[in-house]
This record gives sequence, structure tokens and C-alpha cells, in this order.
Amino acid sequence: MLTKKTKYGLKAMAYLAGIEPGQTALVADIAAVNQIPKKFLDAILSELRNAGFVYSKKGKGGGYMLARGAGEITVGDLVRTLDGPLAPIQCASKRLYRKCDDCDEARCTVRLVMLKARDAIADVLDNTTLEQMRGLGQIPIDAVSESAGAAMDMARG
Amino acid sequence: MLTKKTKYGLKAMAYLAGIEPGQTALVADIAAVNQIPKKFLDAILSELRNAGFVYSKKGKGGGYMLARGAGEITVGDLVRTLDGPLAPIQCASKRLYRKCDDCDEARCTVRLVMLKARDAIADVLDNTTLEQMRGLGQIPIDAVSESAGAAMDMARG
DNA sequence: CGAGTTGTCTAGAGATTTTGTAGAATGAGT
DNA sequence: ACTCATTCTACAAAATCTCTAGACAACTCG
Repeated sequence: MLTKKTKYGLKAMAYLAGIEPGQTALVADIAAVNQIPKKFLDAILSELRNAGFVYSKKGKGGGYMLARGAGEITVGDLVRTLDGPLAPIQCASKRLYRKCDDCDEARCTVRLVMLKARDAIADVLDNTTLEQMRGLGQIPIDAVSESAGAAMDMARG
Repeated sequence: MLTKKTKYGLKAMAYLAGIEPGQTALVADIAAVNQIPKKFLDAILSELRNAGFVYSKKGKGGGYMLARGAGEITVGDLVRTLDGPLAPIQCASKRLYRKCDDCDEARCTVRLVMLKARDAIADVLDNTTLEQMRGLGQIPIDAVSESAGAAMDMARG
């Protein structure tokens, strides 16, 4: 399960993807609209800024904006930044791999299953950009929940 | 990320799936072979027992065995029992759904993405049985007799 | 029956992570 | 100067995770 921090971060990024390009949004506004504690969101956006996803400007007329186009930021990368590896267990992670100390890796069947789970998760999250995520809000719900594959194709298209 | 508890539980179940049908395994042996703290494993197996996945017998000659065939127990159900929902966020869960309080569900794009992630995860874990998981670990025989074989022999006493 | 074996249950300790808050500092604009 | 808004450091309550202790209950064997 993702932490609230990650969920808040994704919602904030979706918000930023929705404002006019070149405009900035205030933390206070993002927090109010999405029901996120303001100070907590401060820290989250700060982290996203250090990771290069958003650009910030202080003072009057300041605020946050995306550092790149919404079509060039994937949900997968945001989740990795805020929540850590996509894989269910770290020894099954590809980008944030770390050896686990309680089993022999080559023969650990749990790891082999989780490797497949990781690929399935990454296939969804790494192929969904902020722009596509926003687009999901305009699709009738039953079309999304009905078939993951069909929805994916739509999102990719 | 899954907790260690879940990982331990899966490893223990894989172990039980590997012994002769009708035989029991001691907690102490499962713990030793898989490097799991014995008392912790006690609690985990107890939970799996309450959930109906394993059968236990007290006293001399006792121990644990699978309550059903290894082909009838899915990794997904084990993970749900030990770790909770498969979905990255609970409002995107199907079997363990719970409303989230910080957003309007129908329009929450984060939820819609995580619904697809959930489907992808469930597609892997619900379609992988303990038997299939064990199959993933099939390796050359000479490699087995080395350390795993010795450990197994030790475990069977 | 009695002794040894093995799982069961309750309780909780210790560590870590999560979810925030407070308040001063920094930089930008007017 | 003054205000606005992000940034930084520090902290703390709450929840969760990981693991242990110890008494207890059920079982087998002789």
C-alpha cells in the first residue's frame, strides 16, 4: 500500500498538470482543493522539487509548476521518488534493488513471483503519464474498471 | 512494499508445499531453514491457520501442513491475509475496499490509475498458486544436493 | 498416569515509519 | 520596509512492524 504522502503527492501533481502552462499554483490552494494538510504538502512538494519534477518560485506571484510537460512525467517515477521501489519486495526491484538477507536469491521462489508482480505494476505505472492520468477523469468509469487491458490501450493511445 | 511478515509467511507456505503430502513440518525447522525468527513464525502460522490455509497438530509428531492442495492456494489470497489489500490504495481495492476520506471518488484520477495497477497485480498474484510458485524455482539437480538438500535433510531429521 | 513435545495465546517491548506541526530563515516582488 | 510564499530544521504524536517472554493447552508415547 502506498503512503498518504505518495497519494497526496500524486494529487498535487495532477493538480499542477491541470493549470495553464507557465502559471504557478500556491501550496495553500493545492492543499485546500485536495484536502491535504498544508505543512505536510510543503514537505512533499519540496521533495518533488529536489527530485526535479517541479519548479518553484518564492515570494509574491510565486508558487509551484511542473518542471516538464505533463506528458513527460510518469506516475511510476513519482511513486519511486515518494514511496520507494515499485516492487513488492526490494530484492525484486530493478531500479532500486537491494539484496535481502534472509534467502538465497537465485532459488527464492517468493522473489521470482514478486519479480513478475513488479513487472506488472511497472507496466502500468511507467506507461502512465500525468497527462494520461488526467485523461482518465474524462473516461466513463465502467470503461476503466471493466478491463485493465482495454483501458491501458486507451491510455497508451 | 510487503512486510517481512508476509514474506516469511509465503516462504513458510512454499516450504509446506514442498514436503510429502500428509506429513507435517515443525515450526522450528521451517524457521531454521528459512532464517525466520521462530516466535515470529509461530504467530504468522497461527494467523494462516485461523484463515484456514494450514492445518496444525500439537504434541509429538505434530506440526503444520497445508489445509488444501498447493494448487488450490493462491499467492494473492495469502498476501491479502497477511498484508491486506493488493491495491496500492484501499479505495482502489475490490475485495477489501474502503472509502477514502480525502477525495471525491468518482473523479479521483489517482484512484483510477491505482485501480489499473490493482488489476495488474491481482492478475499475477491471483493466478499464481503455491504449486506454480514452487515450479518457478526448479533448478539443476546437482545444485540442489549442495545446500538446499542438506538443509531439507536436516529439517526432516 | 506422567513426562516430554509441540502448537496456542496473551501481553508487550523496542524500533521504525508515518503523519503531521511549529517556527525561524530565505528569497522575491512592490 | 513590507508582504508574500517557499525552505529549512527540528520535533513529536500516532501507528505499525518486528520480535520476545512466558504461561497454557493438546497430543503422543511408554
